[in-house]
Amino acid sequence: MATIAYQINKEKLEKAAFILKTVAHPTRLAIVDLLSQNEKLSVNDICDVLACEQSLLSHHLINMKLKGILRSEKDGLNVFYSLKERDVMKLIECIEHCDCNY
Amino acid sequence: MATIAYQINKEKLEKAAFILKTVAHPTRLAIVDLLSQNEKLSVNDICDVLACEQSLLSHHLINMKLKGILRSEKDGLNVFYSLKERDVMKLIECIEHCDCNY
DNA sequence: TTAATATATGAAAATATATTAATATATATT
DNA sequence: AATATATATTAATATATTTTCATATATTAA
Repeated sequence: MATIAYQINKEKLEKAAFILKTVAHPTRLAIVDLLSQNEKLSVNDICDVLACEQSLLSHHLINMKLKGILRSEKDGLNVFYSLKERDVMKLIECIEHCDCNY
Repeated sequence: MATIAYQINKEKLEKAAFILKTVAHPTRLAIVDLLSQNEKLSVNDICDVLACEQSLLSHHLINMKLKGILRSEKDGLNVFYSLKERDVMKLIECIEHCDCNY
């Protein structure tokens, strides 16, 4: 067997998989997309636009915040979420240009 | 409430989430990485390098093939897998440049 | 201070994904 | 033909993620 070039950084891959997993969900991806088009949005705004149940949306938002993709700031009754990592959008662009056959 | 710019293409997002989910796994990401560095590799090669159990690896490979990310060709006893979508690498690069805080 | 609104929390239930193990298949070698 | 090797398949099990629901908390308004 030929020697295989092997420069895999295990830690990096695990980190990458972790982030990918976080955004690999239609609703969460939609949130990222929405927030890439709008500087910041309240939970309610997003709820309306995505027609997603409030509590479920909250779970998603908090999950993404926990993983460093979103940030939030409270303003009165509302909590506004925004993209912490605008780079995440690049992922979606990549994906859009990559057409797999299925 | 202000009107929210909303140009989300639901189908596109679902497709993107689908692909993301497929690569959002340390082993599968390692496979993509390995194959981005080596034109093609047999199941055994990958097995050795990643120290992944044969059957499990097979599951992963077939899964990724099914989803259009890999292709395979048989040569004698071996089956060689290669990246069908070299663009998938861009995902990993994106991720590497995006440093979230966790 | 009561009521209304926005958001979060926690636990249970539903669903999906990953892993293992045993075995099958196909090809090559003796 | 028998054996060895590489890969795939299947079903069972383990584990993780998503969704739902009921309820809590915090803030504002009446």
